[in-house]
Amino acid sequence: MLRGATLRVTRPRLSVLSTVHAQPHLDTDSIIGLVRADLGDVSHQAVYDVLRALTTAGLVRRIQPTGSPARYESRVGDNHHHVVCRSCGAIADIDCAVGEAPCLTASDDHGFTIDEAEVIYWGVCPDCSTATHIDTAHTDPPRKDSRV
Amino acid sequence: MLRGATLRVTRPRLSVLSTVHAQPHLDTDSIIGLVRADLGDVSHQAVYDVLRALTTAGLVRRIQPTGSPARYESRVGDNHHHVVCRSCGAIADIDCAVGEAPCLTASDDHGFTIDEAEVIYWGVCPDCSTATHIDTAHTDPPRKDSRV
DNA sequence: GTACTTTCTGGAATCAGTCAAGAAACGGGG
DNA sequence: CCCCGTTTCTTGACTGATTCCAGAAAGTAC
Repeated sequence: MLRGATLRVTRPRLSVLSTVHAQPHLDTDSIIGLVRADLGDVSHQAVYDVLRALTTAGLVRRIQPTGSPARYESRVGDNHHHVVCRSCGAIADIDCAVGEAPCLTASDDHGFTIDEAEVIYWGVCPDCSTATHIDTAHTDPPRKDSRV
Repeated sequence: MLRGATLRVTRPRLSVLSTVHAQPHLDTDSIIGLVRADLGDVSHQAVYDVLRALTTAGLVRRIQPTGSPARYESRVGDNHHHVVCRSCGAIADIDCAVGEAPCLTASDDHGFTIDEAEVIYWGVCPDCSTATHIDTAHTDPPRKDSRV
């Protein structure tokens, strides 16, 4: 898989790749933690480098909802989007109803050559929704501190 | 306008508000610069505070494409989205073709209560498109360093 | 196995934004 | 028009996420 992308096969890369495959939507810190649990000492720099290399090679996808650190997932190539919980930051995948390339038909593209439409749905996940059932409205949403 | 939102009228607020109205999609740094040019010394902290206050009050909207610092615009209330140039970071407004609430019909919402769909189109702006006309394909896109 | 290149280590540095304490400014009541 | 209480601004330190750098180590091709 790495070789297919003309990338050298190293322990950190293998570990990061399998971590991202095992759990989608992990943030960088969590990935560093899991990789270290797997391999022992690995510099954070190495993980950042690996994630960038994998992202560039198209083996993983990087997502970064506003107010959240970068997250990575292994579902690539298909056109799917994400729902983000305003309360706890949980992320889930969404296949857009519109089909292959949703919303790519902008009404007026201002001359831009558009190649991708990125959609982020904002809402509240089932867990948080039931947790704050008594007072659904006035809990000022953290929007940060996300940690899946 | 500020009074309407139960906000005290101060010089920094007036300046920030008119700056954001004058030029949409400015990043925080640029706003600080323009406000200082207008008023003299103003602390960056004040601008951050003002921007947050205005955002919370719904007088301005905050947008933050991946890899770019926060930007602000005065078009609020309507449902519009943005195109971002991969090359120079320029941003333009887009009224989604689907109508009022585009793409809000996710195929499977995983139990989330969705209240907003945020769409960001990625592409290349007319300027960059003509500038790199000779070699349209292999200019590795900076994706950062955006500065409108 | 050896040489060359890419990648990883360790540490410092940057960038965007937040926190905290005290000073200054706003605006309602006298 | 001035005073007072609250909100907002100033100053300056600080955090979190990410990047930059130089040298050491590990992959790969021959």
